[in-house]
Amino acid sequence: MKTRPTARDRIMEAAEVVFAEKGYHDTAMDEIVRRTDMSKGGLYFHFPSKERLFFAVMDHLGNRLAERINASIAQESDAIARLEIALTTVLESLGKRRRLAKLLLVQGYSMGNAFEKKRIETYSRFASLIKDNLDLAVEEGSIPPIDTEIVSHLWVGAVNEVLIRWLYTGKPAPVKEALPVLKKILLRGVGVEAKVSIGG
Amino acid sequence: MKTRPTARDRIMEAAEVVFAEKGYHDTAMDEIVRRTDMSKGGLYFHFPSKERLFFAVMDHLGNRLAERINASIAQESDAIARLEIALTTVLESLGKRRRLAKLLLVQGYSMGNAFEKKRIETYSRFASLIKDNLDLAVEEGSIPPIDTEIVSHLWVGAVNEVLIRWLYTGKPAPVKEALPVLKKILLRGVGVEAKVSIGG
DNA sequence: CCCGACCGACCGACTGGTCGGTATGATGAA
DNA sequence: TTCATCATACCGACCAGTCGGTCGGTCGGG
Repeated sequence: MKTRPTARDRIMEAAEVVFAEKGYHDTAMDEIVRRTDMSKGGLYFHFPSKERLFFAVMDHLGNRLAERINASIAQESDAIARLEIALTTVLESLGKRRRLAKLLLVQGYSMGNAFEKKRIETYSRFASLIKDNLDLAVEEGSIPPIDTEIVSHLWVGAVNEVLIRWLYTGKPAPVKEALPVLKKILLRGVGVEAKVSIGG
Repeated sequence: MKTRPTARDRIMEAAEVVFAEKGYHDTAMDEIVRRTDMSKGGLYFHFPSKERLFFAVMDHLGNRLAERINASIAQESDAIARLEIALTTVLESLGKRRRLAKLLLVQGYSMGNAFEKKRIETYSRFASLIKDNLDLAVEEGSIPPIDTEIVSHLWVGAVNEVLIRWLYTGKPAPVKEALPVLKKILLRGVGVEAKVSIGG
């Protein structure tokens, strides 16, 4: 089905690069246009506004990440293993794509209040993915009952911050190095006893 | 000892309100001026630029929070108790000052990349506060050895996200309700066995 | 000859920062 | 006491650059 990328896709690719580098406000539509083989009018034929273009890019990236997580999760049946592999997937995926990480985790905010809704949407989505598996783990009896709603956000926040620190300071290099600690602390936090882990 | 607040302070107060409400980029200097009994020229006599004004406000708030934490921490000697009370103080302080929380945690992002440095600075400060006490706890033997560098950022991220979720969705109301869960999960994560906690 | 896709010069709203000017009070010489 | 002088604090109309978005027009295929 895929021939040459559609104009829409080409625009989004260019937008992704510039938005990630400069953030929302410091990005001029003219710059995105410059990176495209298209004119401003042409771009505006495909996207009605800067805001919508930005959202489209964010959605796209969010979807890709979510898909990757879901794919990796699907290979495991027990909840704890799923949680572990989800953490791994996020750290690996974003760890090897600095630009995407920055856009997804940081630049999104740069819109100001208009972004509030999207940010809730995006983060909640990943939080509920975690929540589902925490709930499952509780049902399975692998971990004691907890407030999975809050804990899932706690996890998202924890991972988010570790990634942001890496984005800004470069430490740890590579981020993946933080994975064992992250797993150990988060899992122990919900009551999983230490054990020999499977993946590095 | 309180006379009339200095012009500088009056400007910062006005700025705080507007920045918190609209975020950096969507705030016009003219609006801050409007909220002051001062003219634009007068404002620019005290602050050289919008950016500097914003940073001044952020620093001020950061300091206040840090002071409050330090004061509460000083009352405890054992490291675990300090960590607990630090968590409590943050949740309470920001929980009862939504506006400040929003400004401190969210609104800076709309500055774009200029905010990077300040964000590292601010978050690292709180992270190392946590790190110090985690290190202490390890020394004391209250918890097993861990990578306190990463874990401290994990904590900051966790608390940050819980607060942001509250800012955006209002849940839990009040945020303080998340405190027991936060304490329990984070402390258990670093290896503190469950016990009867003192504070609610 | 119509229409979707695209072009790019242009518009106008907005905003950070400036600058010539003013009010007030301190200083100090006559 | 008085008045010239000067610095500080403050005023607000104005400017110049920026940028999202528009619109009249082009063009090729069906």
